[in-house]
Amino acid sequence: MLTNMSRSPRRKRPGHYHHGDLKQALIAEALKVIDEQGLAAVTTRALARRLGVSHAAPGHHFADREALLAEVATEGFRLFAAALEQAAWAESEPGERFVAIGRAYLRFAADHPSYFRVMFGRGFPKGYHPPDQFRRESNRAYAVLTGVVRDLALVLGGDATPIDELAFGAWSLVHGMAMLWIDGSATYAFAGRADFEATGERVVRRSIVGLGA
Amino acid sequence: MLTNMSRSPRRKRPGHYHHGDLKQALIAEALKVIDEQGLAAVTTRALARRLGVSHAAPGHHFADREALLAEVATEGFRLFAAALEQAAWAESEPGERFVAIGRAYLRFAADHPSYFRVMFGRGFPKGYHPPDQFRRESNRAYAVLTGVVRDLALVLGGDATPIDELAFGAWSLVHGMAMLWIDGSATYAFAGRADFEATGERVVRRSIVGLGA
DNA sequence: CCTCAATCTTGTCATCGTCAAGATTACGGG
DNA sequence: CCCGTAATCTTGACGATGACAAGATTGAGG
Repeated sequence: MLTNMSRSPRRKRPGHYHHGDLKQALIAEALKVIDEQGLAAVTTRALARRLGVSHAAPGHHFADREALLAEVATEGFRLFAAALEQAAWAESEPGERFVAIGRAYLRFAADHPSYFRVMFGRGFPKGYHPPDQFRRESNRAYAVLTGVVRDLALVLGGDATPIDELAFGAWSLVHGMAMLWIDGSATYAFAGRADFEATGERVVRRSIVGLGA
Repeated sequence: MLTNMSRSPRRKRPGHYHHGDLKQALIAEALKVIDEQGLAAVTTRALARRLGVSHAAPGHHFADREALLAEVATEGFRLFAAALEQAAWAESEPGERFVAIGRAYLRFAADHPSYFRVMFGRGFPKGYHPPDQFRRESNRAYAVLTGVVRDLALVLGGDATPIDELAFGAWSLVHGMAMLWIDGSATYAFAGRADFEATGERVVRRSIVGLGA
């Protein structure tokens, strides 16, 4: 057991050094805080408090607050890409696969709004260059989407519109729906999450005709 | 000379009270800071410093930092709604009007990224209820969009899809493109702003077929 | 057993948002 | 013209935050 703190009971608090997996714990706690109180409430000191460690402990695992959030976002993109890939693999017919990946996009946003907020809603400083891993995972997600759009466009055989342009359109459509849902700009327009997802799927389905035009 | 007869030369700095229009100056300066250093760098103290007033001066015009940003966002929505209305009025043919409003949406995002970031990119605390004026201006923008979509849908005479659903789709499409451009997720895919806007217009144009399906 | 690197704590500093109290100024009624 | 009041701004203070430095504790390997 990593959490064996039966030794040295003489000191103030026995097992307060070597938390075990503080780094992952901080990431997990950050997500909880975002969910409960919003992104602005994510504070290294608050996280430390909630985990029962000292206020400077997070500094040993993340260079600064930004680095912590970047790691959360990267983990989010990893899950996100995996979800999109799984949705794409589960369907073989191009049209249904396109709908499936759109559904997965919206479902992820609705399932993990906290992740989504850190992934996209975070305002980058100015000349901020995201870490390699961050770029890699987000590109993976985009690659799945592009591939699905390409396969569908080939089947539909539309004009000579570049695949990238069609993919950008499809991406924007689902991304816009997700963002409007996440930040509450469109919540009042739906009865609830189920209504949002159902409407989103119909919108995605209707957008298919544009790919074959 | 030493004998300044204009007014109380004994005091430290003569005209440091009554700035004139500090409230508007703070809003304008906030936009500059967002543009230069990002949203997180918007600090009441920094704004005060840049304007040459005391660190507590902003507190007399805005209840707190959030209120300041809310006012910036409200002003942004006012300009935004006006831009959309103007674009809609300038075109009478339903299809071109639809394209025009989409173009205006993207152009506003590209022209005023700072406004856009505050309007949408700001993470609301948790149970945050936006001020009335904020809701009013944002609803005005949405109303323009809905009206244009309705007119076009009537002309195209598609199925019985609710107008709100078509409007939501159109809104999501342009909103997604704008957000992806603003936060840099899609900048690498375009040669520049002109390329982005041209591509965006083509995407919007292609989406029209979905409204008549 | 003993050293050493990883991990965490304590202490400190500059900055931030916010509040309270006082100073300055504008403005309108006498 | 004068004066009082309200609006505006300054100064000062407090708690909280991010970040750093130095020291304490712990685990792992030689």
